[in-house]
Amino acid sequence: MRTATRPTMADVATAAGVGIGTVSRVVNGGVNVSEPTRRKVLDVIERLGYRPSHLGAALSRGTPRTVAILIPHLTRPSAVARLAGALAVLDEQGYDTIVCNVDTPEQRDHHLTALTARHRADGVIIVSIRLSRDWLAAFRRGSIPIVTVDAVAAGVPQTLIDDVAGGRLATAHLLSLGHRRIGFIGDTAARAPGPYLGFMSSKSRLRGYRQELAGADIGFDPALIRLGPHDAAVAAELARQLLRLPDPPTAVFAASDTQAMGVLSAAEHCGFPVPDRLSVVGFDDIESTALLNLSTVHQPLEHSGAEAARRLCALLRGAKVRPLRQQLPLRMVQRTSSSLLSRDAPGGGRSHLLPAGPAGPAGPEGTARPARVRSRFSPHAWRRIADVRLPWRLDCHPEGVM
Amino acid sequence: MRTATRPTMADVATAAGVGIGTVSRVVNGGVNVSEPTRRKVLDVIERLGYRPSHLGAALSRGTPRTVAILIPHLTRPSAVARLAGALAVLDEQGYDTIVCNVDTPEQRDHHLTALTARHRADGVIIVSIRLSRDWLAAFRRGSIPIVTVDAVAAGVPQTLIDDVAGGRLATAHLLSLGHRRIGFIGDTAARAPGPYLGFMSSKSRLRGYRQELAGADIGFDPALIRLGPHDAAVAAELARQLLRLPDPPTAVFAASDTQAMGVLSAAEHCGFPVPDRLSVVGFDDIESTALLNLSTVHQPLEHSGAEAARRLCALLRGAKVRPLRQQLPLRMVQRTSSSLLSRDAPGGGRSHLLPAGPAGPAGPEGTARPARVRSRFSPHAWRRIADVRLPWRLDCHPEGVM
DNA sequence: ACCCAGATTGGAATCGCTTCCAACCGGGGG
DNA sequence: CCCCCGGTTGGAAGCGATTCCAATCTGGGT
Repeated sequence: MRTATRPTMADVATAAGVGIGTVSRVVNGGVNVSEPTRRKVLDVIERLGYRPSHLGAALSRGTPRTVAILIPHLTRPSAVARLAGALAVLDEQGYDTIVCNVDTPEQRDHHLTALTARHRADGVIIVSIRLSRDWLAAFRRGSIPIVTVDAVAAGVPQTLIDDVAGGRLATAHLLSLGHRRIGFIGDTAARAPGPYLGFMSSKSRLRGYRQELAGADIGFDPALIRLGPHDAAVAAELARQLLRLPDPPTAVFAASDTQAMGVLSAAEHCGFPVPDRLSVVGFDDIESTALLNLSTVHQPLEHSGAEAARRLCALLRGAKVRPLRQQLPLRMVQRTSSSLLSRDAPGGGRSHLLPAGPAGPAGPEGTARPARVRSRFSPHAWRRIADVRLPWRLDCHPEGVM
Repeated sequence: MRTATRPTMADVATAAGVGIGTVSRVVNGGVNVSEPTRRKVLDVIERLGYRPSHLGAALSRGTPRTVAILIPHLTRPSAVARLAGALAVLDEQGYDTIVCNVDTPEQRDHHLTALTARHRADGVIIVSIRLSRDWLAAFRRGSIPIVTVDAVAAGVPQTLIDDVAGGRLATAHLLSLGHRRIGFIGDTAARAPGPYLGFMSSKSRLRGYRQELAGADIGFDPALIRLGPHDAAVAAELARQLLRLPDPPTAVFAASDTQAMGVLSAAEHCGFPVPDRLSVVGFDDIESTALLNLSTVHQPLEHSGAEAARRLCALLRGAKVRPLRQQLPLRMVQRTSSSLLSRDAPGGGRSHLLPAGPAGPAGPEGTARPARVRSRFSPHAWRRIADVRLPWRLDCHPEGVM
């Protein structure tokens, strides 16, 4: 008869008439074990229904083989993309991934507290959160490696984009189309009453916008700047305010695609056909922008998560990571939401939602050899690039991609 | 001088001149410890920078206090919403959550294998995946509680919606608007050569569609049914096929909002103004549908994740969960992408993207009292138990949560 | 017959905590 | 003055692997 509890390695050893060391060897790849012994042990394992204990192994080994990712506003498409990128790599590398969503500073600290404990995570990926000196010290004291994405941190490997340059890219694009009155819609770090996590990217993109305007000798008009909580509906309202101005902008640069979608909606609402009377440019190039034909600044979101994960894994292997600050390339992706400024404002209302064909969100990435998230695990990501040839066949399953 | 390794409980005990039992007691809420002792121990802990080992505690305790969630196609908005709902609850209940994304059957089995090991996860939430009898048995043998969302499984607590009813809801809506030729666009379970995970919901929604048509005495026209991989661009192409038919449908029901977005795009592309010449109805009511003014069948996505998590937690506390099959309510949300069938097909092109106001994704949930995910994070309830001022411990496990 | 390197094996020591039980302490009641 | 009880404490015994290192077993060389 069986014991009520699940069998342990010792049980297997006894039942097989061997030592626990031997069982351990068999379980872990069976090196240095004679074939007969191996077979015998395997049999017993099967018969007893033995499953190794993750905890036992982890404690003994001294590492949980787990990585945590701390990521704010998980539901935003950009966060999801990063998470997916990181997961694919971590999975492939054999790490469990514990996901910590953060919406408030308290939640952030709560998770950081947990993650700086011993043996909780081998390493941590921190997304879009700027850690205080104290937290950095806490990780260092616990010798828990960390990497960041979209956030700077002294002495920590970081995967970033140049938001200022991105802001310039978008603005330059609009300027090149002849626009002179360009609105900006972005996040405010409004702390009251909502949560305040202090994201910086919107601010930096605004900086880029101003720089580029200045470079073109266009005066900065504060009336064209609207900031609000990161939300499409809010952005729509802000855009409406801009469009109701006596001298409304002919183009709007939104600090994120989500906000740009709000702008599109507001334009529709206010009778400003896009792009004929209003050009719109977003930022991020999230999945849905392709369908909406939104011109946008592409940033390699999924790739950033994957890259951070890879760098963390390197750290965990004890390797050095160079350079500390990894900058990912940006690229302006023009679709049909932005066009040449036309002097005559046609009321017709030709919509920008035109070639709704197989437009994946932006083609192959630009200069810096994006090093596609390789993993066999993300057909989604591939579909994008693989210029979507319709149905059923487009789907590569790059098993053995190296 | 200090040892190179991080201090353990024994180190603290020694340094404080007490036994390890006492240190343990102090760390875990300080019951049955005299105030002076407690203070002394706390001091030493602070001085040594002691942090407890998650693994040590977990192994000793016999449970990792971790829950896993197995979820396919993590990047889809519907998956994200469910994940977020589950995370919020698990977080609050003090569980770590390890997230397993699944895009292929191999990946599914890989993760299932890991999750059925001992001491990996206390319980597992399984989303949209129908487990084979063998896997169910594996979980049972390991006495690892599981719950499912959007998937049936014998003897397992499941949180579902009635997809057939949903299909009928959408179809009935279109019928009530006078439509008679209604197209359907959904997922195919096309297994070759891509991944095949066998989701059922699209099929069930199609069933509902057919039932409703039959109920209205409308013959079923196979030409109006198009199936393809779940993807907006694919859906767009399928919709284009429908619209190019000699006798195109006046309305299309898409099995998901993502696909509906593709349909919208195709309509635009083919010059079928929505809703004037084509009504479109989606399914899910994901975030972005509100902005697009897409009529859709609302299902409580986030809530379903939260509810599943809650039920799993109940299971983990040893409670019974009733009823086994929990059915969440659906609701037709009419926006402006669907309207009365108009005999005259106006070429004007009034767009459906109208009142783009602050329209959150559908109002409060219908009948069943949605039970909002309560406080995403509420660390403080328990603290009064033990006014512990451990430097790291801002929170704790609601031991005796009822 | 003897010796030795190399291949297998066995199992004690460890990892860091929780738990349980025995031991100890101080004081009110008998 | 002794007993008993509740409040504190100390620390041994697990929890279930991994990892050594020593012991045993080969077979080939001398």
